Amino acid sequence: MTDKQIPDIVVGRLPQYLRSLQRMGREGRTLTCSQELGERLGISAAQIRKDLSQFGEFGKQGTGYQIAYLVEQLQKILNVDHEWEIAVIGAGDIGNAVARYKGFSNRGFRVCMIFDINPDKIGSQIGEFVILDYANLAETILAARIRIAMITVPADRAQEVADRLVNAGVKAILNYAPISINVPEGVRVQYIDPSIHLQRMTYYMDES
Amino acid sequence: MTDKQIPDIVVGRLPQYLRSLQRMGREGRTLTCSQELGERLGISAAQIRKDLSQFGEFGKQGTGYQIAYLVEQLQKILNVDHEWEIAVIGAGDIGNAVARYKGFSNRGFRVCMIFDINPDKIGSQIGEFVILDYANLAETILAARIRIAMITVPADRAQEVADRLVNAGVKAILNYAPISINVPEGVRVQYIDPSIHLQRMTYYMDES
DNA sequence: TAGATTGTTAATCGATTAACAATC
DNA sequence: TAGATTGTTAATCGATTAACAATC
Repeated sequence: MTDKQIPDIVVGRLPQYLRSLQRMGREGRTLTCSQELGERLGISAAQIRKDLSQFGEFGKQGTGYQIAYLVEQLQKILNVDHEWEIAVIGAGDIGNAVARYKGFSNRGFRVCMIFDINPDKIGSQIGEFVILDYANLAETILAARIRIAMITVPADRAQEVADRLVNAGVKAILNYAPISINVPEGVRVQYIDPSIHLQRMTYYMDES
Repeated sequence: MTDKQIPDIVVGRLPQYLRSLQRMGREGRTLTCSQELGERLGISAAQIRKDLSQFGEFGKQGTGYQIAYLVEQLQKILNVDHEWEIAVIGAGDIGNAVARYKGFSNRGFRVCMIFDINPDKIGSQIGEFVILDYANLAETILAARIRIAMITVPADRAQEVADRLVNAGVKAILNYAPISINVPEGVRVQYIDPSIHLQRMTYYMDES
């Protein structure tokens, strides 16, 4: 079987499956089935089976899926069967929160450094980290071979930061700044902008 | 024209259009066209024209779109031509960051209260807010007629908080806890989970 | 006018669902 | 065995794109 192209929309659902399955595991569950997983996630059972079948046969007819095994397989597929180190750029409130965030462990990530441009912040402490000088961004990230970064600077600095990160070899950027950024082919960007999510909901709401 | 059903995937792109257009406006621009907007967002020009045409005719052949006018129209469509008040539940690092977040203004939102269950936190200050007692959540939210809330509590408390919010009349929830929550018909949930976004990128990355 | 760009249609492309044989 | 659930196929459904007449 030559690796057929997996649609990105399928890739986007795998982390949701993984998260739910890990939770079931923590709840002491051993087995699940496509129907139950679908109900938890609001996704049809057929969809889940189809998505998973793109990568192999992970279940058993009449039984369902062994949670621990499927978690392990999904972790391999998503390349989170080891931990990625992450650099955070911008030590404001958001940078602070993500640097201290406990939710990355067991999900394949670990924040390992945080940068800021403000001399008053550089050298001071956030959780276990000393805030590093943004001026040394490229060399520090290159030396540590970091491939993933989060941008938590104001919108008007985000593109410049992204350019520097790309130069430092970063291949994946999670951008908390509310602006679209351009990166070359081969570098990926994802966005977190709460206003975008909120507007997607207010569309359906009558003015209060 | 009877209101045809607008696909949710189209609704999901409108906030992106709006955000880009607002930025162009701030950059002093007056006019744009579907091609330019598309390039900024990585969306085809045809897609943008098609999406917008679902709601009316906002452009001019040969000219493009008047930015200020289109911004205004999109704000009306998305119901953000006025400000929604938001309650934040959970005064940890994330709750703190969103409560102090400057990025809601001009996007249609304003955080107006924050709750916590921890007696040591209740009564203390975050930015301009006094942390309120989670015990009084329902009555406080009802009295203020708040329809939107953000959940920034640990995952194992998120469902319980959501249930309470729904009882208090909340219709839209932005959930920062890394867990799927169930809400009744008529209530909307959106999720922010950085690990999900990151895993969607590591899928494409070779192990470092 | 000539050039540019919209709004819209029809064609293409892709994703989801329903159904069921296989099988545990 | 009988019941349950997978993996997969074919059918349906929906979204995107290409193309162009309309028109500014």
